[in-house]
Amino acid sequence: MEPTGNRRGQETRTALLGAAAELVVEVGWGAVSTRSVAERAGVRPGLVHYHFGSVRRLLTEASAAALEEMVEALTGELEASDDLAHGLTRLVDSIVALEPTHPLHLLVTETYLAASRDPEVAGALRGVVRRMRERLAGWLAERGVPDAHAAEVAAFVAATLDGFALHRVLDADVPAPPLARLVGTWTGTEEEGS
Amino acid sequence: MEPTGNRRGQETRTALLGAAAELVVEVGWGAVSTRSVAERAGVRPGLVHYHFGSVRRLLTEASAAALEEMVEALTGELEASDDLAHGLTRLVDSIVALEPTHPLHLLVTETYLAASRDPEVAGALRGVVRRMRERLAGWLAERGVPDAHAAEVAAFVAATLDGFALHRVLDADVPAPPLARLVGTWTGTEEEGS
DNA sequence: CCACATCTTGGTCGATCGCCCAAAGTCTCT
DNA sequence: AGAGACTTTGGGCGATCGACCAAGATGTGG
Repeated sequence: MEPTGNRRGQETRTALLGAAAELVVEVGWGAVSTRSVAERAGVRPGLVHYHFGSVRRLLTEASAAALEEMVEALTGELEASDDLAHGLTRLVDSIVALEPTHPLHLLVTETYLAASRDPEVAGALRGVVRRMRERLAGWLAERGVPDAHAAEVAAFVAATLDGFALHRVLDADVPAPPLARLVGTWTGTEEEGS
Repeated sequence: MEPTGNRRGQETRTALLGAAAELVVEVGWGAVSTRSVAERAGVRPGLVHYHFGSVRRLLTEASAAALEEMVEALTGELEASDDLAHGLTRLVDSIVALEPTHPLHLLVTETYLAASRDPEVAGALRGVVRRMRERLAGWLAERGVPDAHAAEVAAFVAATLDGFALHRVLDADVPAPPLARLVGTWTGTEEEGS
């Protein structure tokens, strides 16, 4: 972001950001400390406040970056599918597959909670989610979902995926939502009064 | 639970449990401290460790109790509805209405995350969720959902509600999922290969 | 009325917290 | 080589943390 000329500082920054994202998942947002994140990143504790000013700001920036990356991966996989049903199924599958090795949705949830208490986090997260929903809505619209419903369907899909991922934390046997069939509800019948 | 003869001790216990549940919502699981919860409950800090042994155990017990109460309220409201579509709609509405005054789903989410790190919490939460899903499945089965699908639908409804509540934290304008219409997907067509 | 279990008080322990800063180190220019 | 900007070091500040405990208060059954 800043016009710093030194390469070393940037490496430290990214190391701290990565360590912070890891620790939020492992111990929870409120339990990440200056010293623990510095140790994980392999740098001295003082650097946390030199580069980010406060732990809160480091966590905010780290979560936003990691989530942006995840959204990129998910929508990338989605856009590789032409068929609507096939794409949605692969989206659910990728969450199931992602979990054991890299429980990224814990980071999503932690960030949601932090956003409910910290307006700065909320602002950062809002942007990420909005972009995710817009890309999802665009993909849906190109594949047969009526424009009027695309945004609504996108919000539903995003929320369902998060809820599914959340419940899987507790119970790995939770049946996956048949997203493809459910989304068909919108494309087909439409018999609403309001 | 225990055969303690004194009434005073029980009052202290319940006061601490209530204060703990409040603070988990307000500041997050990891940020609830011995002294803050004691102050909120109007008792001395030492009592936390006398009655519960540790902060972790207090939070575990408090969350489980609060969640049990919430499940009771939700399923109670549900079982007051005979019609399937009407009941599901009221379920979604009750979440929307509940939120501004008493964001209980933040407690749900906090507990989910804590459960992913603490087996004791996981055990307590698992029981609550299981009971919720069983009652929901029973209600669905009595109202036309095929028995073979009732459990699957119940899991889907529970996960969708949590996901919806989670996204509402960030964006109050998230459109509500048309649960009644979606659940109709199961009762009606059935064209799956696996 | 007195023993007795239960509950409460008030304080202390070592550890850890976020944050800060002066001094030293490391670069990139001119 | 010397100046100046950037980065790192290592220590230290007061505050707060979870946990613990001896002594006092409270209420109950004999």
